[in-house]
Amino acid sequence: MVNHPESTATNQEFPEEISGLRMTRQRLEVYRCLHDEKTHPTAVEVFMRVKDRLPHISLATVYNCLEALVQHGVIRQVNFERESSRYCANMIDHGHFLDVETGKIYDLEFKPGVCVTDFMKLPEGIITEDIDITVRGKFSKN
Amino acid sequence: MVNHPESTATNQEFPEEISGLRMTRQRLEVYRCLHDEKTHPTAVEVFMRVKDRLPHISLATVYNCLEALVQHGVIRQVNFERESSRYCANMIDHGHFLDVETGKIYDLEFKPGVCVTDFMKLPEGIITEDIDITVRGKFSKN
DNA sequence: CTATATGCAAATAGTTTGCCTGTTA
DNA sequence: TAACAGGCAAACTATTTGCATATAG
Repeated sequence: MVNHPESTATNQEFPEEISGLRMTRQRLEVYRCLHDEKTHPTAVEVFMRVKDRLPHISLATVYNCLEALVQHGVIRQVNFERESSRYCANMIDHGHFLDVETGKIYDLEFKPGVCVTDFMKLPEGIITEDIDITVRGKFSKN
Repeated sequence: MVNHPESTATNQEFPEEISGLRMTRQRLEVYRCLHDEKTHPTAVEVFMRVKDRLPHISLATVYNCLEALVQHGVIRQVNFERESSRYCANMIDHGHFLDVETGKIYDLEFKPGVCVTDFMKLPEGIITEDIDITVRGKFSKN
C-alpha cells in the first residue's frame, strides 16, 4: 500500500491511492470496514455494514470491491471450509483459529523464526508462495 | 473403520461394515473410487468414475455418500480456496501442496514429532481438534 | 474525455433437499 | 418389514456477469 505524497485525504488511515487502484467511495468504505473490524467479515456482512454509509451500494459492487482489493494485495481472502469467503485487512502472515463452538475466528501468529520446512516434509525443489494454516478447536472449560 | 469379523466380503480392501454405516453398493463404489485414486477427486469426478460401474447413480447420491463417509470418519473432505470440495481416503493426518501451475494436489507429511504449538502461538486453554495446512507453490525449473 | 466502476438483475456453479420408491439389515 | 438410502428434480446459496449509466483521474 502506497500513500500518495500529495494526498488530500482527510482520513490518513485510508490512502487515497492504493498501489494504482482507482479509488472510489465504495472501495474506500469496503476497505475501511475491514480495517476497522478485525472480525473477518463475509461479503454480506461487509455489505450490511457499508450500507449505513452508502445506502445505494449493491452486493455485487461489494464483491467487486473485495476482489479488486484482494488483487491489489491490500486485503486477504480467507476461506473456512465451505462457508462464505471472509476477508481481512491484516496482511501480516498469519494463521487462523476457528472456535467450533462459537464459530468465531481468531488470528494466530507464527512463532518467530519458524519455516514450513521445520514441520512439513516438502517435495524437493518447491517454491512456496503461500501457506494457509487453520486450526479448529475449542476453549477448555475450567 | 472396523472390519466385521464374519465378513463375507469378497474384496478385503472394502469392509462390508464401516463403523455402523449401512453399506450399499453406491457407498461402496464411492469409497472404492477414493481408495483407488489418490488424486483428491471432486464429487463430480467421483460421480463420473462411479457411473462406469453403477450407470444409474445420481450426483445427489454421490454427494450423500460422500457426506455419510465423511461423517463416519472414513474419508476426509478437503477444501481448496473456492473450488469444489475434494475428497480423500487417506485418513493419516497430513497437509496438502497445491501446485499453482498445474492445479495438482499432493499430500504432505508432517515431520515426525512436530506439534502445532511448535510453530504457532495458540491462545491459552485451547483444545485442538484439527489442523489444516495447505501450501501453495510451484516446482522450480532446472 | 475516456477508461473503468457502479448498480441492477439475471445467470451460474456447487451443493442440498423433498418426496416417493427401492433396498439393507 | 421397518428404517433408511437412492433417484430425480427442484430449491438454495454464494458468487459472477452483462449491460446501461455514472464517475475518477
